[in-house]
Amino acid sequence: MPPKNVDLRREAGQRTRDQLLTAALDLLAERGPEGVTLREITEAAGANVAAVSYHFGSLHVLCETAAEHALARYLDAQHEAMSALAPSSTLLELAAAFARPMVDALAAGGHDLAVMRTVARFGADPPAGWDRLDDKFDETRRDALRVLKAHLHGVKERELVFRLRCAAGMVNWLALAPIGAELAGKPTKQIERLLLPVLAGAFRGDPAAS
Amino acid sequence: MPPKNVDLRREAGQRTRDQLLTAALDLLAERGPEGVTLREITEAAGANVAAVSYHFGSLHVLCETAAEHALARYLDAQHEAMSALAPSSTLLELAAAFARPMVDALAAGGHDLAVMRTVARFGADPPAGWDRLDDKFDETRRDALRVLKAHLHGVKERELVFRLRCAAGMVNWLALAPIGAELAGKPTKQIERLLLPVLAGAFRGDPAAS
DNA sequence: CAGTAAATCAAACAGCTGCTTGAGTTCTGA
DNA sequence: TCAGAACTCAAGCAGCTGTTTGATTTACTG
Repeated sequence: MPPKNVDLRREAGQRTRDQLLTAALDLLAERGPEGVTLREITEAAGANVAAVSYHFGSLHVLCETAAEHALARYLDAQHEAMSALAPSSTLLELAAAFARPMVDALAAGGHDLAVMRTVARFGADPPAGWDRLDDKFDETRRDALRVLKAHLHGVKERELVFRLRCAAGMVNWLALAPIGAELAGKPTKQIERLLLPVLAGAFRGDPAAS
Repeated sequence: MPPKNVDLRREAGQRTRDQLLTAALDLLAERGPEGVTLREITEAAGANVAAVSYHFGSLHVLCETAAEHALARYLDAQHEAMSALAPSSTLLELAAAFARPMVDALAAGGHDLAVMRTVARFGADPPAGWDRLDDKFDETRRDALRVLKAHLHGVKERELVFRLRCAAGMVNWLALAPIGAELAGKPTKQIERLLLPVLAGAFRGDPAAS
């Protein structure tokens, strides 16, 4: 018999940890960061209340970890869409890649969109100690700046970065506000036809301005 | 002696009511909707805890009323700025008027900006029964549409409305996210030089799109 | 077969939550 | 002058909050 290289106890612990994380993310998506309770999470995860303290230290840490994972997945999806861009790509193509994860979530609606709400909330004011995500932010920013610079020679990099963050705000807003709820479930093409021109226009800026 | 046309008791009641409202708005701005407590508000307002139930029925109603007042003030300021627009106004002028209240709050920073955070939060998902504000939303929308239609003949009204709401999202995002905090306290002109081209570009959309 | 570490569990903890109660004060109006 | 309305107040309510404790079960190891 081959030697068992797994410890069933640790394996079980990892499973409850994962179940707690997904339960926490689900409830965060439903009720928002301040509306989740320890007992709701543990009940949904089929775990004991003490499991949270045991595995994460506190409810606060559990929620932040769950949100951080979701935000990381979001940034990864965005980076994957944008890494296919070339400097010769149009601003409309840049907008499409930039908004891809949110557009997909809008088209899917339901739970995916609810998770995006959590991502947007925590993206609005990221807790201290999420430096691990800084690299991911930098990645998408580099990809985007390469395209922007190719189209907007006269604009300072500082302004281009600002436009990117405005675009991120606009996209995130769709996850938070009623306007996004109205789009939920619509076909991807329809959402893109509405959203991408606005996004690309924001990137381009106004020609009348200096 | 002339007849007293004021009831000192009702006058005192009105004063506590106002103090509760301002205290509630202050704490909402500081801690967010879920972070305020009955006792904090009453202590800040110099009132008894029972005063909230007596005057408003519940803490929930008090907070919603306070936020509604703040949002109403915001919409009034925006409408005032936009009512001066003519159909011949440029998209950049439209952007300036549209963003005026938020730009002012950003330039002022501190408490004014914190209040804007509350306005943005409640604007993201307005509680049921804020129909009183629908008129104010319609006002600014009409003003904006008049200018937009003059510049963008080929674009359907449905899309123009969408762009307006995207612009609102972008502006509100500045009150919520770190990007806004970075702008806080900067001179108005500098904030406008960054923001208005993006806003106007979003209004105009991308020429390559349809 | 011990010995031990990991994980789970029920129960209880102190603290805070929003809200109510009933008595008390202040002022009005006839 | 006095009945009653408008308001304030201290005290207390039941309920929920996150967290801890000590015992118990589970599974690996020498």
